[in-house]
Amino acid sequence: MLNRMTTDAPRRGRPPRGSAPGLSRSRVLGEALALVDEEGVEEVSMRKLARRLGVDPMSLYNHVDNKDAILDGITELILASAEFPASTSDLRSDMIELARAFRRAMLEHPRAAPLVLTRQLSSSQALAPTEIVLATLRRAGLSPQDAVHSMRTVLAFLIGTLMREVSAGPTFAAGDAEAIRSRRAELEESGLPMVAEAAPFLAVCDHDAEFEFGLRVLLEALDAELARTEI
Amino acid sequence: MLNRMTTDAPRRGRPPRGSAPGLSRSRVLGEALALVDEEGVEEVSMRKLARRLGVDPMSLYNHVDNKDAILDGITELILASAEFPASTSDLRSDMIELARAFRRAMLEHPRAAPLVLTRQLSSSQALAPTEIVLATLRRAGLSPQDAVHSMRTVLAFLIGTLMREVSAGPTFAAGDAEAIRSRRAELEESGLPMVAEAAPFLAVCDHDAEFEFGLRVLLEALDAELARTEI
DNA sequence: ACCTGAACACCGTTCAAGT
DNA sequence: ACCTGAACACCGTTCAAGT
Repeated sequence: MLNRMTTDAPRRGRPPRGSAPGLSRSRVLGEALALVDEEGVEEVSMRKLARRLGVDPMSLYNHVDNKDAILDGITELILASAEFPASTSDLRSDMIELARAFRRAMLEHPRAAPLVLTRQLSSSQALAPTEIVLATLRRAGLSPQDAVHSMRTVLAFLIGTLMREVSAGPTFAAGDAEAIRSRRAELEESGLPMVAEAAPFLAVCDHDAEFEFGLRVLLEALDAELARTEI
Repeated sequence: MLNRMTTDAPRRGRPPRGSAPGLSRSRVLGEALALVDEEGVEEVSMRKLARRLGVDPMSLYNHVDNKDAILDGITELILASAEFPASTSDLRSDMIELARAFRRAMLEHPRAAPLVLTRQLSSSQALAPTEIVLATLRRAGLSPQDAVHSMRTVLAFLIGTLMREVSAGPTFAAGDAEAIRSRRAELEESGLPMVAEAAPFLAVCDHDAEFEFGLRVLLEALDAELARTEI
């Protein structure tokens, strides 16, 4: 940052140094995602982002509409990074793999994941995963209506589970024994008998196990429900 | 707002007029919730809130630690407003009623609900609903561990469903036929065959039905799962 | 076409000064 | 004990001016 040129005084026109030769929408979004990964969503500002790119804050507006469009762009970037498997002949295992792929994509960007889980986009980028899921469900014989219904139920579970997982932060972290101990003590002294009794289980959360358990139970239930209404 | 006194000039010391005779934590939080209800979470600022209370912005800091504590306070206010039914002898219908009560509380403050669904508080205020749910599950014979597990699975579904419901905004609104028509057209022209085919169902969302369907399916599945592992 | 800087109307919060 | 205002270090965004 020091001694970048012979002078420190900023100039007008084209930037004098190599840090930002060609700004572009994709460079802006990529740097924005990196910023979210490092510092969290609430730390994103146009000015800070511009600083990282070595550019005037206002230059960003040549490539994105506004800050909100940047957050939408991050969402699309993450959705596009998910690698969804093609459908096979087994619906249940297909759905499990689709859900795992979605979860994997979120966990690669835990601080950005709330954006994806919170914003509902209707761009074609954001519809691509929907297309894949619907294709899998339709191929297994579900009607379009049942497919939409099933997708929504599973997605609600995924969103709820992942919101807990990515915003839990240090609490519930697997290794942090000290945090678990103090949380457990806090729950035990809450004065609430059921909470105190269940404190050992409330103080920890095995996210992998919760995810796999809930997903399995839910998919079995949907199977049963669909079998019932098909008769 | 005009002509509040003989002079417009603000003074020091105790406020000269009746608008804010005694500020208090509960008055601050109540007004904050009203502000969120009217304008949304992102419109909350200490300055705007103070203006509504007829008070200097800095006065708020005598009653709350900071802005984040206000948002936490709103969450506790809403959680405390939920009226959870006592448990009966039927676990399934108890859980359904608990879930409905939670949903009702969220839907009374749709713009504030994301705060409740997003922040995980460990204050005793926030633990009260947990105590009630655990008591219901324990009374039905579940072990503390199974109770925590079941509560988490149901809560994940509730959070996901309600996040969709409260942040869906005008899209998916029951009455707005024009919005539905244009959304459907958009989906049909997306170029994605499954999305286009399912457009009539993707363009609408009966939140009541989705909620009841998912909840029923999930609780049945949990019942079956618990019956299985108990053998 | 793209980048820039001043300017506008905001923020949250600290701190010393009032009553 | 509580309220106040100036001040600090920030925001997002518009707009005219540069190259």
